[in-house]
Amino acid sequence: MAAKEKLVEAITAMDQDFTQWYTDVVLKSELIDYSSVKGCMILRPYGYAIWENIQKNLDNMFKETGHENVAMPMFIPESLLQKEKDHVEGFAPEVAWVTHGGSEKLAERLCIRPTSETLFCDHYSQIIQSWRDLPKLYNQWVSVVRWEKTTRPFLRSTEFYWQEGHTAHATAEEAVEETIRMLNVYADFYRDYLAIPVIKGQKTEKEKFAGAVDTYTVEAMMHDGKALQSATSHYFGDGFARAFEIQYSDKNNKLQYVHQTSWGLSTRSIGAIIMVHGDDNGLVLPPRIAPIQVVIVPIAAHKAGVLDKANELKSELSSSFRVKLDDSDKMPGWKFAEYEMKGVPLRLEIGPRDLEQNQCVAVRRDTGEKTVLKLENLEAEVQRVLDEIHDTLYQRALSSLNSRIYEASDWETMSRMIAEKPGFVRAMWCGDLECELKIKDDLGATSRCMPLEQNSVSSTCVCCGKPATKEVIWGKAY
RNA sequence: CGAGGUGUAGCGCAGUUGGCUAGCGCGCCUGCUUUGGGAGCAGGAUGUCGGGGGUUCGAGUCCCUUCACCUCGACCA
Repeated sequence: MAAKEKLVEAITAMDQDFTQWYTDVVLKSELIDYSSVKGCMILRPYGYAIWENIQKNLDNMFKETGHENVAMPMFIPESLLQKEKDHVEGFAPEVAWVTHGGSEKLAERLCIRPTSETLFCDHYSQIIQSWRDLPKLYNQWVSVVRWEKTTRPFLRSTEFYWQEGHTAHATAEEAVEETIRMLNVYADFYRDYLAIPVIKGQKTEKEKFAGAVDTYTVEAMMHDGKALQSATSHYFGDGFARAFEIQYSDKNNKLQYVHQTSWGLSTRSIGAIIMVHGDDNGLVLPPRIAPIQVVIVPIAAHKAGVLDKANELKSELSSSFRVKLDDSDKMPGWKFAEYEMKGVPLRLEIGPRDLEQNQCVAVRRDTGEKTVLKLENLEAEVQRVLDEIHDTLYQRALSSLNSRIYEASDWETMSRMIAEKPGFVRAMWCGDLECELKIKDDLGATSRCMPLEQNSVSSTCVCCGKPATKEVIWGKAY
């Protein structure tokens, strides 16, 4: 069929060119458009709706763990940014500066937040006096700006949306506990809402956040075997507290520094959804964050009763699900292809044949499986199928991840794995920066994380052969 | 920021050694018709040829300059 061939051309096949496939999907499914500002993207309604669903569900998890939302300014005075040495060194190269207000040159230039540690710290130094003021468990949903050299939709853009949690605690133990708690929240969120398995781990010294004592990460594997750092959680110790003089009087009336954390998840997670679940027909959205969970396509809508029934189904299902009825005059086949490209988890077809039998035809996006559902008890059936789709997506992603994690105990094996097999390699490391750099320079792989669940692949460093201290997951990353 | 590439209608492209009114497919609009996997017919609209400057009787085409985007590296969520 000629039209079918054209459709195949519309989205580049994954195997043929993965990055082009990604760009095609992102644009054609109308998630984003490029804007006239370099490196900035427009989140279109369909893309923003995904983000809204991510926000809503993740925000609930934050609230359940005792956090409150705030909104900090988007400007940071240069002097404030300068206060923590490592932090400013890490971010200074990629901040945008405001130098004028109207036509007046500012006495002190303001940077547009690349992240808000300094603002939270400054505020905390004002509002924290007593042990009774702790902990402070704040979060904000905002956009930040980082002047990146090259950009890609969702994965790296000049401005991006995220949430950043910033907490202050009385003790190091509490702060460490919070850091791990939020890491687990992210991992659970990825599993339960995005149907994406992640590996929890700690970043190496080289890869950790500017100003952090420890950085934890959840790493996901994309369809092409590359890693995506999917969210991070940082333990700051009292470094920022000392730089910003955030002190409180403890129960013994002694001045103490607070211990802090920060943690973030961005619109990059949408990139993960696309690259983990998508296929050659376009997006495949996990049901719990899909803007449209069920699309109803009437067949022969001009025939008596069809459209009425379709509307009836819509209003019945709308109380429990996000439903769209497409009663436009496009051909049914066009609609099938369109909603498949947009990743709608479940399609219900209702036509004259179904009316007679009091049924509808249900087609799953994840498997393409076509079944007939009776209209009585439809709501429960739809719920069951959506849950099944979620589980299928997760299991599929999990086996894809597991089947592409390899082990290497010597340099030669490691080189071959990285060069020939897209995916992650588990290998031991001595802890020296030199080895980490050599692996990056020679093999093109970076340390993704030191997994929390440590296994011993061998006793010696895969690079230098000296005694190993850590198991590291290596891979090429976005 | 290094190396390479591309800019012509909403999208994808053609446009010969400079030549007349800048074209094709898809999409879009109107009408009829059709509807269980991207329908058909008829009619119609749409361009500062990325921007600026230059050469020329004449520039989409040649020269200079600038901007944007893409791919691969270096850097990050």
